[in-house]
Amino acid sequence: MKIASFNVNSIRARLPNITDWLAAFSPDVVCLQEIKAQDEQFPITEIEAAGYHAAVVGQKSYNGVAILSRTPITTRLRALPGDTEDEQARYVEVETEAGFIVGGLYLPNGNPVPGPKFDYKLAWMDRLIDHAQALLRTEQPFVLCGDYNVIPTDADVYDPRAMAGDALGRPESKDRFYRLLNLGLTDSFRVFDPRPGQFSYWDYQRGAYDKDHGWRIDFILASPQAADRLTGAGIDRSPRAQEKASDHTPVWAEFA
DNA sequence: ATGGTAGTAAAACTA
Repeated sequence: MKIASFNVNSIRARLPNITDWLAAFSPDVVCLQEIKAQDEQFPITEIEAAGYHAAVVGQKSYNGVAILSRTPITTRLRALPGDTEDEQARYVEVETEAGFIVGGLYLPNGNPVPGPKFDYKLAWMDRLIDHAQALLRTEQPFVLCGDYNVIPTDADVYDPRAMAGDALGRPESKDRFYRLLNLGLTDSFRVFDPRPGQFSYWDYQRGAYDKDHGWRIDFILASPQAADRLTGAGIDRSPRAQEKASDHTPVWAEFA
């Protein structure tokens, strides 16, 4: 089972790129972030024509997440538990017919630091840690996939010093990411690839992609029961080189 | 220190 995560930066502006990639890569499950569409604006006809079921949590203009699956899925959650006041569309969770739980997340960016957006990011990460603990107690295999908006280590960014004060590189953000891993979750990519400088995001500005000035901020974190079945993981750079590309490229992991 | 790009949606906000 191939599971992928792709921050598409608008599903409507990116639809040909996305359907081309679905046909070429053929993931079984894909978590999408920043679809930037309300539920009724989601191109469900085209996605179904591509062979996928969809669970969509949309929002006007910003954010928005979805999970696509080749086989039917049951929606478990349409928001991250822990704050009923939180209206931002950043979390969706489904279960496959095989009993595999997939959480798709778009973690808040958090800039500028300090400020209410950074506070929201840290509170959101605390909620994610709590929810991961709840999922671990189910003892079902699960993955938490998405755009984490955190640069975990200096190996995951072209210029660590430039990002040290940014919300993505701040110690408060990293600490919470490590706490998540230390619950027993596995960064799928790092099981197979120890090389520094492997990125999943390149800014649109300053020719960042051509200069390979990127960050690795998209992750597929696997629970112990899921990690036992890991057979591969990687970053598919090809969509980022296309015309009208997203600023992110898909990451993937394969489970037996 | 500034501004460089992209998307949404209609001027400013988010990233």
